[in-house]
Order: sequence, then structure tokens, then C-alpha cells
Amino acid sequence: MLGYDKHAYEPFAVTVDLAVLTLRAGALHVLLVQRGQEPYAGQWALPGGFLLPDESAETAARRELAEETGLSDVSGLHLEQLRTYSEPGRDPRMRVVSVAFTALLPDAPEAHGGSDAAQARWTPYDSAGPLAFDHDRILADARERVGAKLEYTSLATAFCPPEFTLGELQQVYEAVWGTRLDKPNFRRKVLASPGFVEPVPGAARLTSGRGKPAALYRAGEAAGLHPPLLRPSREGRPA
Amino acid sequence: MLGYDKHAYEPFAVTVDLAVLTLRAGALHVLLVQRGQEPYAGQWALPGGFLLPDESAETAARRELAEETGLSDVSGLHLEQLRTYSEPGRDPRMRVVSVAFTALLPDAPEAHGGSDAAQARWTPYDSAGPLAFDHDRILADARERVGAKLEYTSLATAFCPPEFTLGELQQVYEAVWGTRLDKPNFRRKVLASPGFVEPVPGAARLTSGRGKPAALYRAGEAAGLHPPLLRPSREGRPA
DNA sequence: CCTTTTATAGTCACTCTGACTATGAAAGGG
DNA sequence: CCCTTTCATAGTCAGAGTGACTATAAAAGG
Repeated sequence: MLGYDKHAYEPFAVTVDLAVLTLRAGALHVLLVQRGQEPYAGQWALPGGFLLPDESAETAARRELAEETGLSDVSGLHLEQLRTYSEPGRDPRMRVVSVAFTALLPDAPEAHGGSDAAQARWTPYDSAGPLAFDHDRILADARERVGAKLEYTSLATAFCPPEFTLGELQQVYEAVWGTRLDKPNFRRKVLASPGFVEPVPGAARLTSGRGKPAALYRAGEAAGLHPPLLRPSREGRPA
Repeated sequence: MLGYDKHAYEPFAVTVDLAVLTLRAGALHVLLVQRGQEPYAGQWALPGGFLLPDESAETAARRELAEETGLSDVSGLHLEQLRTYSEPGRDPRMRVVSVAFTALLPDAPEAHGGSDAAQARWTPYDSAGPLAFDHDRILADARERVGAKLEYTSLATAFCPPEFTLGELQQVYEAVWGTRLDKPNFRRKVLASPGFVEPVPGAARLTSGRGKPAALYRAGEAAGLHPPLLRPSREGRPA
């Protein structure tokens, strides 16, 4: 913030990029848009766009999210700043500094093609081929960040509808972490974390498929998890 | 990254701001510079400056760090992106988007007054009065982020010289978290975390003050801590 | 009815944790 | 020169948390 008089300052273009994640059929999906112009014409990329003169990056991200998903109400969706990407060569045309965000959606509205995007669609995370610009890295950073936050925050409920079963909540962890979890143990830990979930009082049950119907839960008050729900054996015992 | 043709794009000034933290006499200190010009002339602020045309934010942050601290070698210092602050009114003169970084220093070189700053000095975190711009918030965010990373990474060693005692390492945790820790338990947990620290083989000992001299340790290979070193009772039992 | 499927309950050994107590090795002051 | 202070390090013990299981319950489908 010093040196306004000593360094000539260069104007930069500032954009936001969004890694919008959701769960479809138990698998992690990401929202991609197909680019219409050069560079990277025809290739898939994360949705995003320029900051308007009077917007904060958060405001711009929420606006773009609404435009790209076509959702009428994006006010309640989880949106979080990831980090800022500023390498000089990341856009071949000009100097662009991009503030990346992670957005988490409970359900996936199928049709998009919002006002802006030529085409937008949900893609399984693992099939999200090579993306334009440095978006592969942004997407990988987003998944890693979300995976880490699942451990010590109640973020997983942001992937779930207002009422959900513990099995659905477990699918979130399994999809993001890429591991399988023991069902009784997962249940025990979630219920032991105060404020993580609370049961829906009416003996409401969801009859989704076969098997015994599961009890429904809502997201609780707590933002942090005590004790945390650590991923299994990321490193066994290196020493 | 869409819509290059649909939205006119506005140029922004992009800066980096640095929350440079260190430990002096067991207390957390932050590096502040005194502003020479309006706005906020005479007030203290975090060091920082504009991005040069061919720099990434990381490069600019490291350059500013060298300029402001006067350190000859900043290549090994821990520098990490915090987040980006982009609220429209955060600089009264113009639209400035600032990428904030956290830097951690082991020892505190006293004299600064680098090339850029009119005056720079280490200030105890708690006495870092009202700062210019939104720097109070940036500083608070930096402390919170560092405090959280102490739990599950080996970041604390970045505050320590190449060889340190477990008592010094414990002071890092106590200063950043603002709590006191039990010494035998802290020791047990640090030594049980594989790759966190490794003993200096020669029976080297440091005779700093009174009392029994402590054994010396070096930072280990591990970046993450398993199991994590959780802060005590951030929330007791809210439910 | 019997099998399959999924939810939920419970067990057991092991580890980690917080709160302690105890011992050891230096410095400093009578 | 002893004795107190100060700090490092070792050890103990009960309780909580965890992974790997086994067992029961409640539905759907043949």
C-alpha cells in the first residue's frame, strides 16, 4: 500500500472464476462452460467473468453463479473465496488477475445455458478433461480445499438438500475424499459432533429405494466440528 | 472467463499487502510501516505495494518483503496467500484490489527502513492499533489462518530458527493461540507426530538462561501433522 | 416366506488426550 | 557449598475417540 508515488502502477483486468461443485448420483460433478471465442475456443472452462466497476469479487462471483446456473435464488448457496491466480502468462491476450471461488450446490438443476454461456453442463470431476487457461489447477485446488474443510467444518451439509439422510451425508465425504467409509462409524462420529446435524422431529422417513428407510436430519448450528472428522490414513506413518 | 465481448471490462489497480508475523520475547509481533501520504497519512499500515507489469502476486509479495524488512535473503521464508480483498470502498482514492499474504519470520531483524518505507517497525500484535484501510481485518484474518494451520501442519517451525528447543516451539503455539499449554503433553504430542521435528544428533544443548539446558531439534520432513495438534476447547460442548 | 438391501445398535481393543506427579540438571544466592 | 529456584524431561492414569467388527431391524422384491 506504500509507494503510490514511486512505482507507476499498471492497470489489470480482474476476473472471478468459479469452481461450482455438486453431487449427482453419488459422484462429484463440476459445472463447466464451453468457450465460444479464442483463445481456447470450443474448449471447456470454469464459469466466470469480469468484475464490474462497483462490485466486490464476492458480489461478482454470486452474480456469475446466478447467470451460469440459471438458479433464481443463489443467496443461500455456499460461496467461498479459494485463492487468487495472477501468473503473468495465464491469459495469452492480456494481464488478467483472477479471484477464484468455490461454490457448493445441494442439488443440480439440469438445464443451464444462462444468459452468458454458450453452453454449460455438469461434468463428472474425473472426466473434466483439460480445461482452458489454468483452470485445471484451480479445480484441483478447489477439491483439495473442500476435502480439507470437510474434516473440521460442517461444510458437507452445503452439498445436501435441507433435509437429508446420514447416508447422503456420507456420500458427500466419500465422493470428495475418494474413499469408502464405514457406515456405523461415520454415523457415530457425526452424531457425536455437537451441532453438526439435528434430527427432524416428526418421525419423518425417506423411502428412496429398497432397504430400511433412513431417518432425516437437518444441518445444525455448528460451523466447526469437535472432534473433527479426519480422513482415513492420508499418510500412514511416514517415520 | 466468459463474456469478454459482452461486459466492458474495467481496469483495476492491484496491490499486495503483507501480514509479516514473528515472535519476539514470546509475544506475537507484526511488521508495520508508517504512511507518508494521504490518505491515512501518519497512520500505521501493513507493508505492501503495487504489482509490477510482469510479476505474479507471489513475486511481488516476496519483493516487497525484501524491501520492507531489509533482509538479504527472503527466499527461504514462509510466504502464503491469505485471501483477496476487493470491496469497492476499501481505498478512498480509487478502485484497488489487494491480494493479501502472510509471511512468517523466525527471528526479527531490528532495523528496517527499507528502500520504500518511511518507517517500519515490529509492533506487538495486541498493540497494533487501528490500521489504515481494512488492514485491521487483514491482520485478524492472518492470525486466524495461522492459528488454524498450526493445528494440522508443521507451520510452527517457520517461526523458529534452524535449530530450536521444544520450549521455543511451544511458545509459538502459545503466542498465536493466546493460550497456555501443558509442557509434558505438548512435548509428547510433538515427538509422536512423525516428521514434525528431528533431534540434532550431537548432544547439542542450548544454555539460554537458568534451568536445565534443553535439547535442540530441527524441522522435520512432514508438512502435515498426524495426528493434528488441536487447540484446547475452542468450543466446549455447545449442544 | 425368504433373500436382499439398507439403516441402526452394540462390542472390543487400541490410541490419544488432559491432568497430574516425579525426577534431573543447570543457575544464583546466601 | 548447600539450598532454592527454574526449567527440561519422564511417567502415570482415567476417560474419550477410533477402526474393525458383529448383530439386529425394517423395508422391497421375487
